[in-house]
Amino acid sequence: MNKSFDVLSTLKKSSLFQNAPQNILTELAELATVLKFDKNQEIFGEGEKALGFFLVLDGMVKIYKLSPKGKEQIIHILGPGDVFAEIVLGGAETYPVYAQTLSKVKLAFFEKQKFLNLVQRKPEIALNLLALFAGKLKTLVKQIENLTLKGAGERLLSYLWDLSKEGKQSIFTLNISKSQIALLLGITPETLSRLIQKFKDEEILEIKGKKVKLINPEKIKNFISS
Amino acid sequence: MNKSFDVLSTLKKSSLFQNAPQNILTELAELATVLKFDKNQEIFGEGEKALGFFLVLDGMVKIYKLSPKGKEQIIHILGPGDVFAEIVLGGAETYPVYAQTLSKVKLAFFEKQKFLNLVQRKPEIALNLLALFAGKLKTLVKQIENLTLKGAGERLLSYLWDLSKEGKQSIFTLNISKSQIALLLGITPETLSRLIQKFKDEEILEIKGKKVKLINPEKIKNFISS
DNA sequence: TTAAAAATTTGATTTAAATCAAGGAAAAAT
DNA sequence: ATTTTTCCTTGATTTAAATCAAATTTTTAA
Repeated sequence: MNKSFDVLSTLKKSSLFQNAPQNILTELAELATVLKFDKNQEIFGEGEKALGFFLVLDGMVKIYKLSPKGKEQIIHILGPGDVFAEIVLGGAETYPVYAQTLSKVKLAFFEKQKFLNLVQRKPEIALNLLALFAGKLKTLVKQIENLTLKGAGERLLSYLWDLSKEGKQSIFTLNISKSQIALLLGITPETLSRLIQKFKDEEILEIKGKKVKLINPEKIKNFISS
Repeated sequence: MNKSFDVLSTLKKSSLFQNAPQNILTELAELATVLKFDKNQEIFGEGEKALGFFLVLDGMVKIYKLSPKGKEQIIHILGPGDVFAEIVLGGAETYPVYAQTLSKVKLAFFEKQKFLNLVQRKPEIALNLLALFAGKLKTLVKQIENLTLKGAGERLLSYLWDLSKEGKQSIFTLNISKSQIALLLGITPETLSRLIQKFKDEEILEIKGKKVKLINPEKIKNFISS
């Protein structure tokens, strides 16, 4: 069947299940429901009843918080192979954040109880889950570090540095719009625009549309860790 | 033996183990090493080899990040019953943060592999672990929300509101110094001082030393959720 | 108890980034 | 292909909070 194949191939690539044996992967694929979304659709809202968690099969998703005044802070940007809303497995009754698509998206949905039953029968998955949670914890702590201990410029360079795989890939393409990057970095689009201009003037990097070129990776490396 | 008794009573109170059966609690207590620290001692530093995790038996501990310039952001403040560095159970090789005591402290240390062996033998603990991780994730997301979507004043009131148990306890005592609160809220001591003065003038609260009195809980509630 | 050190408060000034405003470029829809 | 809408850029101004500086209070230690 086409569905199982689709899900299976992404399951294997996902960090959560990549080392799982074939029989478990097949069970997981059977267990999953495939969901399709258009661009800019809400997947779930904060406070909504949490029924299960998701694996991104295709497209980009953002996880974010809204202030009462409508200001948005992106917590995570997710792509193929990434898992989100896994917090339900820790007993959360409602989603504590918003989730929205940034493109056409295909998701695998895992109903909480069904998945936990599988974990009970195959406890070795629990270790994968712990690793997944630990990874998210580390990401969030890094996010706090970036937002509180770094200035806007440093945050931007740090973000681009990560996208370039620590400078190994000095030319690459942004996978989300600049306004979304601003929301992730906790700055306004205006500030982002000005920073890009400044770094261009300083001949540190070049950005044309979504194409990025790091001209002086050494300078960037120094700047983000000093 | 005195040691086992000490550890056991706190284990029962901790959210991680509170619902565990007696036999597991006893095993856990046997497995733990009790460590004692003076005030302002480093427990571990960022990048240090992660050998296990900790349960606070007595005293206060802070988990924090440092910028290259020495600026500090507190991630968590922990007291009796709280667990920290649990990230090692997800496979982390090094601690990603600093941990330091804020008072005389007694800790139970659980060596990673010993603990994981116990989890293997008693997989029901894994669910507790997932809940622990999920709780931390939620706390960190809330921290990001506070730091990015709220102003300094709102963050302070939000913090005090939580200490007052959502206003149920309008008189209470701060368990850490004001300068540490400032580091947690991501502001300077000067700003904290001025905010307290302002809220006094507005007759919203009174703070004398470590004694806090919320004069107008309704106003606070409104302020932090509007 | 008193001296020394540390933490807190208050004042003056600076600064990083937000906001407000408008024009230009790119993307999407017709 | 052209219009419409959304996104991005640039400029002028404001603002929240940081920094710098110094006095005062609290805590710790001799």
